[in-house]
Amino acid sequence: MSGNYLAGPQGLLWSINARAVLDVIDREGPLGRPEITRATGLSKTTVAQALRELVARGVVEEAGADTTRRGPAATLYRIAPRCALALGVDIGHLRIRAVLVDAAGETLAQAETRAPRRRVADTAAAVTALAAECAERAGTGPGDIGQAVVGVPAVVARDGRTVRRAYGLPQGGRGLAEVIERDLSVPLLLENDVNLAAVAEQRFGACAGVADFVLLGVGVGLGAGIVLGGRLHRGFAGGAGEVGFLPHPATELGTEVLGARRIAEQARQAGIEGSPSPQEIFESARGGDERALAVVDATARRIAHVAASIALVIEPELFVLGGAFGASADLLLGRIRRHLARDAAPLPIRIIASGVSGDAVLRGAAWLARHRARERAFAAVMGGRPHDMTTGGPYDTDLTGSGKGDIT
Amino acid sequence: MSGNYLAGPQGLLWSINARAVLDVIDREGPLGRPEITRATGLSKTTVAQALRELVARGVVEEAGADTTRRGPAATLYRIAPRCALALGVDIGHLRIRAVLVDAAGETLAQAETRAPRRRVADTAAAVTALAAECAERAGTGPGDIGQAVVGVPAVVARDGRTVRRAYGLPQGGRGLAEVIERDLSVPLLLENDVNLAAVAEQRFGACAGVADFVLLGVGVGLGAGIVLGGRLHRGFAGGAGEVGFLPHPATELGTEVLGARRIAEQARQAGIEGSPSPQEIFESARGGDERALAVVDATARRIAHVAASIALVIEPELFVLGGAFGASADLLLGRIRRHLARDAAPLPIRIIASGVSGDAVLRGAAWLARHRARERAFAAVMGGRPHDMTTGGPYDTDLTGSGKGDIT
DNA sequence: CCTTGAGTAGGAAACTTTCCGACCTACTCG
DNA sequence: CGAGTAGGTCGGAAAGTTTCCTACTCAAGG
Repeated sequence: MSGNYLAGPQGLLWSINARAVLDVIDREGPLGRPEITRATGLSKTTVAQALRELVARGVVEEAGADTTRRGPAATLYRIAPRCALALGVDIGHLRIRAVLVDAAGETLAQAETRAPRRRVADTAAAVTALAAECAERAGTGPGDIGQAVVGVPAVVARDGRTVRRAYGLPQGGRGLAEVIERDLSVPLLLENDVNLAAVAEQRFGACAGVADFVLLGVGVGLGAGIVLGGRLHRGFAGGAGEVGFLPHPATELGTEVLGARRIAEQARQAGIEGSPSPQEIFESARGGDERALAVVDATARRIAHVAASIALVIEPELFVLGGAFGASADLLLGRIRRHLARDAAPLPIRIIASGVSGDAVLRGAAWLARHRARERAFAAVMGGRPHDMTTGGPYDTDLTGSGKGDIT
Repeated sequence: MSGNYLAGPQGLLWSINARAVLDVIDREGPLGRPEITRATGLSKTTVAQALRELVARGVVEEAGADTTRRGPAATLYRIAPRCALALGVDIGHLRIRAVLVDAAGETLAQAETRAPRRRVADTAAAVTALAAECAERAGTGPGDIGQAVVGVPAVVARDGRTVRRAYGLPQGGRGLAEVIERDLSVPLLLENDVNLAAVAEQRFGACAGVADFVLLGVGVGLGAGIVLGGRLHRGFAGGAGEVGFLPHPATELGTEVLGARRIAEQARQAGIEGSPSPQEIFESARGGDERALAVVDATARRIAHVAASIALVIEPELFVLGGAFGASADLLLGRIRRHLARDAAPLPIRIIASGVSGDAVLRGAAWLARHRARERAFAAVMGGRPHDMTTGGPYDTDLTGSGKGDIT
């Protein structure tokens, strides 16, 4: 029933302990040997041995000396930044952004361009061009990138390649992954943009220690990035979080509850003329325009409705308002909370504003790419030994796997 | 970020390997040494040593000989059935059932009684009496029970003790866990009944290999048992799956979509007189009664509506129809599927009938109790060595823990 | 019917890997 | 100059593996 045996020869111990050393360094930045010894509980000798090996294999390097204490200076160790380069890409409706980061998370280069409208091949070409540009600026070749993660406004299957319901991609994004990977020859993963925003929220934003939360991303449509037990929940075919189609009393079945289009419609109904953009409507509302405020309130109401529905299904600890409208959290949050309180939801619902600055999708993509690139590099190092721990265990990074956990 | 270091001395290897041996025996029934050797990849010597220790510690025992092959008979090993006794209890609206199982899952004794209506103390007393009765019939004392799991028709917090919104328990079930545990002095866990039905479905029913599924339990109310990644998803405060309150066009906010009460109401509206029970209505429908069929269809429609909403949030692989109405799957399933098809849900939704025979809640409770009792027994055996793997890793059985997985 | 050989189970001894504790040296700040 | 710290080395302990050996059973052949 339980899955992985994880039995092995003594060499397994080396894997385990080296991995522990690696993790401590990874988590707590440059560290001296005595601290690593304390943190891992291993003996000085073992830590020294492990570090020697890890340095020899290129995933750890010395990083100066710690002279704060008296006595001889302790040499510090850190993850070698260049052991894993990662590319994050955000394919939005208007523009495509890319960022190249190293294993430490430092930004090495950024680039952006307008999003092509016609052909998938153009989109793919734009991505590879951005990757090449970033790589050149960082002084490496595109082939040195260990992992690329591309955020797309679409439902992505768990294989990270197949794309469905792509509203904002030419030709529905068919074959996008294949074309990019052929030209770039870098391990590639597509991922839903809202999911990546949720990752960013978890890593850089307001949900650092929260195991279960939902990011509500409002933009052209409404989507939810769902994190359960600290992991993204993608659903059987990647369709989890497509909450834009949740039934709403005032909406026909099969149409979206919320999104740029619906807001425009509501603006028309409210008597606003000139079909302004959502951003403009929110601007007017901030200025005190009654009709714009009515639209804002209707929007808040629908968000509250969706949040309540989600809460009844999975009861997350927290909702976060992100996406294009996340910037309007000042207008929306209070109203959403009022609607939630008024409708007397059976559960208390906490909702806050996004804590991520900048392009959340891009940052999430970069984080995920870095994580995978690094995991790959670490696994390669561990793989030199007979057994390793890279699958099934707590270090499992298989995003596409069946996820057949066994424990209830 | 990553949590558990899992570094350790050589003794750790013993834990790992012994655990691997234990798992193989656990999963594949009585096994000879050569097969264990093959399955774990360990050497003959190590397996022999581990088995010697495990037998000495009482969690494994010899189970005859395998004479199928030629040569000397291989002694078979199995988990010692008596190393962990577990009690499953189902507190229903009408009756309380209990079953005592051993570590192998064999039923040792069963008992049941009427559910008290007035005081929680009576309910608790009934449970302890059933436990004592089972223990006596099995020839042990109640104190030998390693774990008890009690299914209740209520929202249970993740600590397995605090009860909220208990429709079917006296005094809202307050203090139930404390009173039972005081009288019984056995580790106790309360659990939502629908969740336990989902566990049963996963272990004995139609969802054996399915990582993500939702059990729809229709009874007095409507609840969902949600299994994601093979694990029960309980929600932040145990309130996940309270889908009975999902908004429905034809229902006021804050009232339940479905349940015995609503069916009665619909029966009234359909012109059925004499306020028959749901069971009776379904019986009439099977007989061809038009008005009863209308009620059935309305029920199916609402179930379809709820399933569609859930699917948009978490997109499970499969829905299973269980609970009191699971028996009426023959009437409901086709109609539910028709409604789903008609409303053109954005996602394909698979829904099937429960595959569990007997009392699913009771069986789920027994399974979970057995799992935890056994895990506890195993952990105790492993604990004799300096390090063990019982927390954080793939063997984590902490149902109440924070679940702060790190990998996205 | 007996003999013999091949395949299997179980065990013991020698070797290898790995980790730990203890001891030692060198360095630096007070 | 001394106490406290960093880093290295050596021997011992623990665990697993390989190799060799014995004993047992089935099946084929004389």
